[in-house]
Amino acid sequence: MRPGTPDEAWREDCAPRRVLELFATKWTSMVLHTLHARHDGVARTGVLLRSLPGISKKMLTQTLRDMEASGLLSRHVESVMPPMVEYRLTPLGQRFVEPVELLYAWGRANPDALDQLIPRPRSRRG
Amino acid sequence: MRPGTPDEAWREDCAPRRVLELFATKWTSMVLHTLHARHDGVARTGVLLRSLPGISKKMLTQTLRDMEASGLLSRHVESVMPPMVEYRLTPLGQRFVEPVELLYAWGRANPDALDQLIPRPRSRRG
DNA sequence: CCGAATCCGTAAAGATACTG
DNA sequence: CAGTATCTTTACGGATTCGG
Repeated sequence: MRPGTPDEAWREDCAPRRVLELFATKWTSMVLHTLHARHDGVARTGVLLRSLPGISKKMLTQTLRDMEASGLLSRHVESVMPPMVEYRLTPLGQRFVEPVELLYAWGRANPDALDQLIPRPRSRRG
Repeated sequence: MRPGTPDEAWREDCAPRRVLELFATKWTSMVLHTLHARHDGVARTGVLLRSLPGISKKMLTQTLRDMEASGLLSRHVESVMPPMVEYRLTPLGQRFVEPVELLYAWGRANPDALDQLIPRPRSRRG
């Protein structure tokens, strides 16, 4: 392809770009990994909360609701006291665990590359 | 590990989580891929702009400056008229192309999974 | 005590117009 | 051609309140 010609590979609706959208939401991939690797695809809210240091209850709820709306997991409520809510990977969610694990494994295998990265300064001009 | 025990795998400073931070910045991975796959690691601003449909000049500049500060690419200015600025992958940047290509390939191989995803409604409450 | 909703603030993302 | 200034929108996060 000649220089200056638009790059067809990153069209707005192309598959690779839609994958990246999943990772653009901060907690989604970590929820997928946690459900997959630690709890046979099932966990309740409190377990997820403790498995994701730094997340707030509010962000966890919001992330889970968005993932439910996307079809990545299902939500099961037991009307008991105290309340109990379970989240479960759907078959679709189980498929998306694969790219998450690819990144996870790469990070584990390349800590030195990450150590070379200079943390970007916070609060860049908008 | 017993249920409810904090998940050590997602500590805030762990390697996999630092990888995710790269992908959490929307355009970074696409810039890495474009430089790598289409231009032998070198491209000027206008080429990148046309290769990433949907990006604005402001976001491109901001992304490139952040990546430069992180050590992923270098910036070369020719003081001529009209201006000419080239961006080049550093050895560190070339390493991070690898996980980008992993996701890229997965997306190409799994368009059906992406088609099953229900797009999250825009404008979710914070 | 558990899970979630609401109100609030900050910051990153995005669109557009303008400058050298 | 490359970059900046300004403004709007959206994502993120804390604190508080609600409901069982």
